[in-house]
Amino acid sequence: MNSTTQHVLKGSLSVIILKLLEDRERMYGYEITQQVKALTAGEMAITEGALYPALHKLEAEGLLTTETAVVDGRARKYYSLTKVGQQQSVTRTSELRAFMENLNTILNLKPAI
Amino acid sequence: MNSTTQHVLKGSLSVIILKLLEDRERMYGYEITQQVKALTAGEMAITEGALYPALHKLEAEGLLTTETAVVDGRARKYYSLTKVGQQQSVTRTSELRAFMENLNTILNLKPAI
DNA sequence: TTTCTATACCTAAGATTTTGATGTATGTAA
DNA sequence: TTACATACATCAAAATCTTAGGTATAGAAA
Repeated sequence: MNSTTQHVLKGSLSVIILKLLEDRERMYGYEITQQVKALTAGEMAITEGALYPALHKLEAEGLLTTETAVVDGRARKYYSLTKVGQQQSVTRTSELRAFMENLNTILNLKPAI
Repeated sequence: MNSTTQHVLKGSLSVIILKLLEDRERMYGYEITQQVKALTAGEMAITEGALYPALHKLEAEGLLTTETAVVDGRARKYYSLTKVGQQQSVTRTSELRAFMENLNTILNLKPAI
C-alpha cells in the first residue's frame, strides 16, 4: 500500500465500514480487513489499530450494534448497522461521492505547459 | 463543507497542492485556498492552519521552492514545483486515482437486501 | 474617520487519529 | 513444535488538523 493511499484511506475508513455493512449486513472485524483487501486486490489494507477504534467509535455513536458468537472455538464480534447507521451510510456515501467528483475536477486539470 | 469531505480532504491535501501547481506553475497560499473553493463550487475549503504547515512541509521535503514578491503593497510568497516535485505530483496523482477506483468498487457494492 | 471586509502571511495549544508494536488465544498445516 | 492464519484488543508515540489568534495592507462603506 502506497503512502498516498494510506493517507486518504484514513478519512474514508468509517464510510467504508458503513458501506461494507450495508452490503453484508453482518461482519466481524477481521472479516472487514480481509474484505477490503479482497475488493481492492491488496491495494488497500486496514490495520487493526485503526479498525477497532473506528468500530468502537461508530458503536458509541449509535451507528453500529454488536453481537458476539463463538465460531470454531474462536470468539467473533459481529457488527451490523442500526437504523441510524443505515441512514448515515447513505448520507456519508453520497458525501464521499461528491468529494470524489470535486477531487476529479482538480486531478483532471490540464497543465498550462 | 460536510464532515466526510473534511476528513477525506486531509489525506489528499498535499496531492491537491501538487496538482494545482502542475496546472498553474506558480501560486501563493491564499490563491490556493481560493482556487480550491472556485473549482469545487465552495464544497471544499482548505483552512490556512492546514495549508501553511502542508506547504512548509512540502518545501522542506524538496518538492516546492518559494520566491517572495510584493504585489500591490502586500507580500506574497509564491510556490512552485521542483523537478522532484513534478515527479512526485505525477506519482501521487496516479496513486490517488488508483485509490479512488478502489473506493468506487466499495461504494458501488449492491446491498444483499 | 473609523470600521469592516478582503487580501496575505503565519503560529500554537489542544484535540483527534493513526502507526506500529504488543498481547492474548485457538486451529491447522508442515 | 514451529509457523501461520484467524480473531480480538490496547497503548505510547507520532502525525496532523482544528480553532483561534496574531500581524499587516488596501479599499469600501458608514
